Amino acid sequence: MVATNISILTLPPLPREFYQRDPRLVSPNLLGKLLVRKQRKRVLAARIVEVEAYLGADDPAAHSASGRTLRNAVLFGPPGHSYVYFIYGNHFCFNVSCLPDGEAGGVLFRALEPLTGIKEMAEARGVSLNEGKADSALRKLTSGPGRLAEAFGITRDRDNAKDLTDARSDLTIVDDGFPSQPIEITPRVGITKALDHPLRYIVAGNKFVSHR
DNA sequence: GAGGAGATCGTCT
DNA sequence: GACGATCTCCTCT
Repeated sequence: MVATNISILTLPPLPREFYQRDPRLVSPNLLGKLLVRKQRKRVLAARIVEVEAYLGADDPAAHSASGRTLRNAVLFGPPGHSYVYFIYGNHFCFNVSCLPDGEAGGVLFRALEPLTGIKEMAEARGVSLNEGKADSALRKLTSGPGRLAEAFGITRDRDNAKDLTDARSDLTIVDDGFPSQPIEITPRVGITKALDHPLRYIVAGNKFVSHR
């Protein structure tokens, strides 16, 4: 059921065409896929269980709503690239750009289910897995946008504008053939505008989904 | 278990 | 100069 490190490395990244669509179509299709980080010694991999769609000029909650700036340029660029930004003075958030070159849109990764490289993720997060409550310690690794970025070592300097469809990239998204699960759609989290838009997509009942 | 406040800084006005 | 697609810690119940 869980793919080994070696087989994960043989899986091709999702192609650019996958991302060259409306974020509302990309989002549910990303659920169940794997985020893969190739490190020197180890491979980090986790299943995507929660994402949010952010649209272009029509979406007041999106960074791209007020037009193209230096920061959000990736959202306006070709699809399949990582958009990483720094928020609240503490955290990085990880997105992937969608829609054809010139149109703004993206998907925010909100929660993952850790599969391999769990020890490395725990170290990166400063979380001890040897506590009695192994279940809740595991949840602390990647259940939240800032958390998963820290677990995967994702930073703006290192990863912004990276091509996730390039097999040579150290950060990719792959399909390991995991069967699709029931999906729930809810309003987005942590925003103050466009609260009525149901654009948050989660794997129903998955315990790694961030709460609120 | 729930709720509130502080931390902390890049980006845009 | 204000604010934000968050997290953690602390307090109260």
